[in-house]
Amino acid sequence: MTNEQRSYNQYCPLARTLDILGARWTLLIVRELLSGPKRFKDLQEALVGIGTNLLSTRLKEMESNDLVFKSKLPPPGVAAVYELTEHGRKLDETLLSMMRWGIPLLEKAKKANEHVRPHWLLYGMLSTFNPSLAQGISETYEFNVGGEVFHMRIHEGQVTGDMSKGHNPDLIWVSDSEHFMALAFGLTTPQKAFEDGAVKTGNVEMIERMLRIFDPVQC
Amino acid sequence: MTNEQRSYNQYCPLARTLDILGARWTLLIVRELLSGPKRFKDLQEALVGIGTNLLSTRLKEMESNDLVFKSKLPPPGVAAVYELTEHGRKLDETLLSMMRWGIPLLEKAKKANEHVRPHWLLYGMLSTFNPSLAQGISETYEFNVGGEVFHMRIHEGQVTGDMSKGHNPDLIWVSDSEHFMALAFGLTTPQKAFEDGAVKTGNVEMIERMLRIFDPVQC
DNA sequence: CGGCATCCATTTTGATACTG
DNA sequence: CAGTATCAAAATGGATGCCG
Repeated sequence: MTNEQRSYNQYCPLARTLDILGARWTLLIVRELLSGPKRFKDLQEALVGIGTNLLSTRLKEMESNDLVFKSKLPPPGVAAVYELTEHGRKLDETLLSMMRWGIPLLEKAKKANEHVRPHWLLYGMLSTFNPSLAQGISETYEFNVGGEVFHMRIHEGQVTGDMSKGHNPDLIWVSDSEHFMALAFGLTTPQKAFEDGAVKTGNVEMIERMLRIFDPVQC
Repeated sequence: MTNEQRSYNQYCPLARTLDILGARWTLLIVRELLSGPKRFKDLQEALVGIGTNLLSTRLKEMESNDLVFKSKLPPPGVAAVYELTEHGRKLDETLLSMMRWGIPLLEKAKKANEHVRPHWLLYGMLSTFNPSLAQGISETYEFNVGGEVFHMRIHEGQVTGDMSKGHNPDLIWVSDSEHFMALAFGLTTPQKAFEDGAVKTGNVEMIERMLRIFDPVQC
């Protein structure tokens, strides 16, 4: 058959987790599926370099490990999609933790020829959410970065976010990835971003508050 | 030379993290070093199957990625040891999160010929710490499992733990791995464990409280 | 075209032998 | 003990072919 599933063979919660998640690409597939069901093609395009055969193999492994399942979207657009199971969705806490650790590695600079997708950055920002600074705030932010729409809603000290429009967002941000990163990493000021027209709805104070609640620079 | 460092080449906090941690064995090495500096031999013995060449390669990669550094223990016992850097120690949150996800995978049953080290289980337990149930409790538990000594100290809603004896522990538990797991997974009762003599210091109520604060069954 | 399966060159890993 | 050297086996990347 395909994979002999090389196991660490250790009775340890970490080792058992790595037996399932440790193979190359697996966690990046989970990352992609965190923002909703995706077609084979979508995954292939987001995961530059994976090769169709390996993607296919991984998805099957993940299916048999109860991380994803295959379903069909209802019309219009009847397409087979891959979706996270409930078990798989429970990995969000772990992935956010890994993202938080990885943010300083971005070093405020994108290497030449490195790939970027706006939702990677938006998830990174989400991972820096600071509940204690969000107490008493109830706001919705909508980001349109490089054409990808994402929103975050802060309510009762918690945040939720996904790739969709927000309901009556208090802040609407529109820019490309570069300008978004510049703001997130403090390379530009909210005032300048506002003057540049990146803010379609909302004001400078709102961006400043948002940046306090999500602060990658502190990571 | 040796390693061409296969990178995902993505400007994403998760991908950058996986570029550093994604290789086989790396996270298990971090796990071992979380409980203090270790010699090459100690690591090799804990990581059954790694092969000395690969362990050597990994440690060098981890050194150049600022995860570990090599140091010498002071006399007596002047030995070269590997130690986590501060950067490396920041991975504890992520590893605990992965352990928490992995606990249900243990399924209350150890497979035949699977390896176990008591500190793996103790870290697993540590990962299930529930701060809200620890409010107002100030206690120290000492575990001697299969000859390995570990302690956890609960204070001001937080827990700390490592592989050493506790200071004036309120509870002292002594058993082998099997009996410890049976307690942790609810396959035996605190009362029975007490009658079996696993509790050297402390009483049944203390075990019950401890099991509420650390509850793998809830994971 | 979406969703794979096959083939093959290149890397990575595992196992063992060997050295300071 | 602390590694290095060597080599076979497995996993991966990339191209290509197939089939509804």
